[in-house]
Amino acid sequence: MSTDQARPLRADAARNRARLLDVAAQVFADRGVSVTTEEIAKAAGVGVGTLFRHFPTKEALLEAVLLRRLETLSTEIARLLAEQDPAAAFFATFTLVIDQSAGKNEYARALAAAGIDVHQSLQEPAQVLRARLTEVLTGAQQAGAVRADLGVPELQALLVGTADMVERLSADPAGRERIFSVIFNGLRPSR
Amino acid sequence: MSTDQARPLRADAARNRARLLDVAAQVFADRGVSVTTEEIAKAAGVGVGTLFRHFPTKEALLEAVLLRRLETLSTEIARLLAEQDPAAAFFATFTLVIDQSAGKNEYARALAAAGIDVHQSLQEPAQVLRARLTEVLTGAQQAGAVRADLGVPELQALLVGTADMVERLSADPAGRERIFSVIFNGLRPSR
Amino acid sequence: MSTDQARPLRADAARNRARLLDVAAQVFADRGVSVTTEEIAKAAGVGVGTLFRHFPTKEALLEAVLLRRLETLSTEIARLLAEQDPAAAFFATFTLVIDQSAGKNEYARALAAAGIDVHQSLQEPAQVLRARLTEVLTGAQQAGAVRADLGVPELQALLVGTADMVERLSADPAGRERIFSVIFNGLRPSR
Amino acid sequence: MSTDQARPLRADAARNRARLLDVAAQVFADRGVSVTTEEIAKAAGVGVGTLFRHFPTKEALLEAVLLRRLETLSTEIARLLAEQDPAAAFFATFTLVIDQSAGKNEYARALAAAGIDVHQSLQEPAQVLRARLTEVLTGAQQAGAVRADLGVPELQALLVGTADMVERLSADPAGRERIFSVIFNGLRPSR
DNA sequence: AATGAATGAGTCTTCATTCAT
DNA sequence: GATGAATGAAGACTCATTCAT
Repeated sequence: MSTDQARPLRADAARNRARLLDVAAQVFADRGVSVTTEEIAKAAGVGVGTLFRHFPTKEALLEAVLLRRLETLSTEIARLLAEQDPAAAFFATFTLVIDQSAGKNEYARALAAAGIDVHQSLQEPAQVLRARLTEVLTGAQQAGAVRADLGVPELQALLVGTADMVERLSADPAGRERIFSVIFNGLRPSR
Repeated sequence: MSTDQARPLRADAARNRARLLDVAAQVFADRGVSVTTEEIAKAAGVGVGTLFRHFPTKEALLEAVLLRRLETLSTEIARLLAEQDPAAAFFATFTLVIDQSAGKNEYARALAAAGIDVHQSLQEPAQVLRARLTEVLTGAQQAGAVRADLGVPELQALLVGTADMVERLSADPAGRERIFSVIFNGLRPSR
Repeated sequence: MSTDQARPLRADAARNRARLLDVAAQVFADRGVSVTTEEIAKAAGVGVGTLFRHFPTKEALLEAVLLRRLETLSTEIARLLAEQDPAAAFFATFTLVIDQSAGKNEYARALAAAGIDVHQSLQEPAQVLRARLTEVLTGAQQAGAVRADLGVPELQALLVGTADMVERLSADPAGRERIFSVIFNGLRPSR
Repeated sequence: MSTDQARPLRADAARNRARLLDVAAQVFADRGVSVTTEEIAKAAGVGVGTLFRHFPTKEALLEAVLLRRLETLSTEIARLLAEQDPAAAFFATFTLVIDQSAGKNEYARALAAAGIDVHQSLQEPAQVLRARLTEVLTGAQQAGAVRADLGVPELQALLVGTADMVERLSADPAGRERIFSVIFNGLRPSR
């Protein structure tokens, strides 16, 4: 339903594909999207040929990585919504997104930027993520926990921007808390 | 003093250098640091050879662009400090940095990130900028306009992150205002 | 005698080998020798592994295809010789070779070129084909139906070249006839 | 007019371009279109970069080679038409095309095949060549030197096919003459 | 035996940098 | 000093061949 394997891959092939996805996510995050396919393959312990067998182009690999991330986020946000009251879910979402983006500075924003110019294959999962964010946001606003004038686009911008801030202060845990404090404070209704 | 030309350039050479800097700033901003040197040279109306005569490597050109930006920021912040009261200067600085970064998303953050891992040649101007930011920040804090628990690193992170947020909402001017509102609100002392 | 199978293949293996040979002949003909082994295998409904089990290299497969073609030609020419008078057999051979090459432009000539630089394994069947061609040619010459100054090498060149001509006019059946007419006319003794 | 240099290349660049064209023509002819760009560049005594500066893709290089050949043929045929009577011009054209194709077996036919599926950029020169061939053919037919039932497509096929035949007999000069004799004989009006 | 996933050398092409004009 | 042609290392991608399942 969410993951779409045309024909069930052989066990080893599936393992390689998953491994490539994991490794690529990490490597893209650590060193930027300009890492060579060769390096990704080596990091995954396979030859380039294998990488290209699973993902026809480098871009397709990047998309697959982003796709998985969007799906993960959607799922986890849904869980937060189910488990907590609206206000708590909102702030938990914030924390979740920011913390998951930590150390992934390169594409964190590409990801969260689910609002803009996403590639074809990401349209739908991006749409799903936006739907989740709409739920969290309006829930928190109705609960009076968040300013009523904000929309989902602003929320997305805030998430990505805050992730960026926190990323820059990664050396200082206390700084991270102060950033959260500023943002959360600013999000509260004016009075 | 700050720019270190061994011997004064011939008039035309100086003009070429300045033009390259301007054009490179624009082109890097518009299309990312991956534009080719050939394209930058063409946009500046010179041959690649000329580009490399003035800047020994592509990276040196990028640094020169960043350097100039850091210097400009420092100068303008100093002016704001001279012209306005501390609190006003603080918020004006915020607006200034964010607006100048608009449309420059690619290296905006690289720039403002004057705090971290800046290349050799940028150490000193980054230091100068930090000094200016220290002035604005402490001034505003002493005036009671900004939370006292923030330091310059947090300010830098906030500036860059906010620029990022605004950049993402570039299509929606009202969204920009709402972001500013959230951030400025969050920056105010707790009570 | 001519095909050298160490031990008799299992029924299914033999079927696969035959199928690969047929399909490869078709595919090489239609799309050139640069088709990938993967595509040939797929067209034959087997995995690449099977292809390589039967033919150790791609080149070996191509050779096997050519080999079979040489053998077929030899056999059919022998039949023509047995069934018709020398002159008729000669022109029938011409038509046969040309028509069998139709649509096989890619390797038609490689095949018919049994005279030149044929790979090791094709030496003997090429020799056999030449022997057949010698029979048809000398028979027709003795019958006074064909110029006496031509040798087998010229005949081979004429066959391949004419096949090429006809191939180029494949869209126009009448053109094909005119080419045959020119060549047959030219082959007749001077007076 | 026929060669289209946008801006006049520097002397050395023009020399390299010409050299690449010459060398590529030779190398493609000798070893097929599958020779690597690296080898062509090396044979021309330049780096690959230079090859790609002059010809944006390998295919563009091949096209340029073919283009030049088509143009040369057209020019030379025009000259033959101007210098000789129709019948002589016809047979001289035949000899010219065949001899120029000698040793160029790989693309000789691609060239002469100016009739079929030629790439965009070759459309017009191919059209020009066809016009020349039309002149030679109809001239010779009106002079009663060549069968009246042949059209330009057949002539093209005959040229390419004959070049092919001669190519195959390259080791035997007398064989070449015999082929010419057969073809020329066959081309004459029936009585 | 058959399968198809894995491999990696080899191919085309790009682009920062050098150098002859 | 300026120019842009030349260079070649490096990168994305292909495909014959091998090998685990």
